[in-house]
Amino acid sequence: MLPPTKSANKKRDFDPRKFLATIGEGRKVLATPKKQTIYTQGDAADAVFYIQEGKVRLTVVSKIGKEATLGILNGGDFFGEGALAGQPLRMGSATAMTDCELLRIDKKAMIEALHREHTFSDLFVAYLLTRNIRYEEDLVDQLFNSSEKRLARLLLLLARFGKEGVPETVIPKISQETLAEMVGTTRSRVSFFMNRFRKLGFLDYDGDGLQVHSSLLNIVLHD
Amino acid sequence: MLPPTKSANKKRDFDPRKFLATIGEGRKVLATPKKQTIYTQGDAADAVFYIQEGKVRLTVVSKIGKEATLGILNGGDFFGEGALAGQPLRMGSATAMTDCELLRIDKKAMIEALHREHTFSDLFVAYLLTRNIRYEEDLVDQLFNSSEKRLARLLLLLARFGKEGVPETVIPKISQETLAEMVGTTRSRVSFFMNRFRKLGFLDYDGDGLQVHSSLLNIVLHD
DNA sequence: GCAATTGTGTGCAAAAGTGAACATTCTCGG
DNA sequence: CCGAGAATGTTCACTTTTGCACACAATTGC
Repeated sequence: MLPPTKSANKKRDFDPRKFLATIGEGRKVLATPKKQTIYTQGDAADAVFYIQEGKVRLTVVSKIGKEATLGILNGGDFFGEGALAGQPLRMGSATAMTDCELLRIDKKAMIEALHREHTFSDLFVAYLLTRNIRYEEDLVDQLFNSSEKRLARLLLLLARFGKEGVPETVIPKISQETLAEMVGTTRSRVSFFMNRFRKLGFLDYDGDGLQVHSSLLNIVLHD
Repeated sequence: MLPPTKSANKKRDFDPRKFLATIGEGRKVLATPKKQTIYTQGDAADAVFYIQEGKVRLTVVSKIGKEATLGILNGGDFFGEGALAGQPLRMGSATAMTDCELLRIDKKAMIEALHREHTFSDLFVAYLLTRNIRYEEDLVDQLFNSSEKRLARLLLLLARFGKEGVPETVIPKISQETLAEMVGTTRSRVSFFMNRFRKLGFLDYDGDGLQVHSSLLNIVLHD
């Protein structure tokens, strides 16, 4: 359900990448090619990951085989933090959406790093807080809004609205199937709404580019 | 949507209560009577709260006036942490469900405390991680399950299942209205399902006590 | 280039969920 | 002990959402 997060480290001068590079033990850089699975639901959870480069998708599969996308993460984000909370197993799967450069940090090493470096700890806490807020918003979205509004909101978030006030092009390729998984509805429904939005002039798309107009906000804000 | 969390500080010997008492500046103990509002959606967010005693309910109201309950927190839990992430305003409201003893910690004081005391910082990080996991689970629940299953899951969580393996009595009083707000459905629907569960022998209730039986798991796990 | 995937646009019947109304039944303060 | 207000049980017409099916693109990988 989470849209791509803004590329983290905004104003902070501290570079987690540089710091993390100094962790000796239990740190490993992974060059993960597009589409490769990083971990799968049910795997043992003994490490945290940090995205240096690329996009990662987090998904969960239900008992009856339905799949949901919980989020799309970008460079600067962490994932797999459940391990730190003592979760023995991965509750979902992580897949590289693009070629990625990941940092795999053993649970133990991560805890030590958090202790050793205040600035790093601050960054991680800030990340957790942001994530919390995002999950909370997504939950509220699910509780209140219809699938149409949820889709509209997702599209706006994907377009990173408010970036420069300019209507931006959404991630070049994102299938309706994935959108459906993120919004929590069916693909046919997504197709239906996308056409409606297009007809109403809230967005344009043909082939691969997808332009979201600010007028789409009307859908989300209406009422 | 969050059910009451288990009374935090499980094995850790560190007592946040004792530590927090040593914060001089920006710390205030509040004796909040039942039903009193702690903060309201839209208020300025400049402090974090720690529950020393009592239960607190977090809610959000949508534009069209619908209300949702995001969680019920217990002693040992924090709330209002959004302030630390730079949220200028409260995104929801917090109300005392019982007489409470709260610790109000100014944003600045909290940050200092996190820096000063590793053990405290660990505790807070652990709390955030737990919360994250809970939100994630709730989100998945919303994405996958029908309102019937969501209600069943909520009831089991409220009954703190797995505590001693013993079917336990749920919070003496919790209105169907609140349950509906937590599950994200209507009261009539909750009433309907509650009766169904009762008829199927998955729970008993009359007056105020509500006994949840482990057999209710069949509803959640089915399929 | 062609076959095999993967994505899209639609229509439709069945299922789930909503909102509001109204009858009970609790409960608690006076 | 009693009545007002709150909480609960039930029904019902209406909307939304699902789950499929099927017809076509568009892409991808040999």
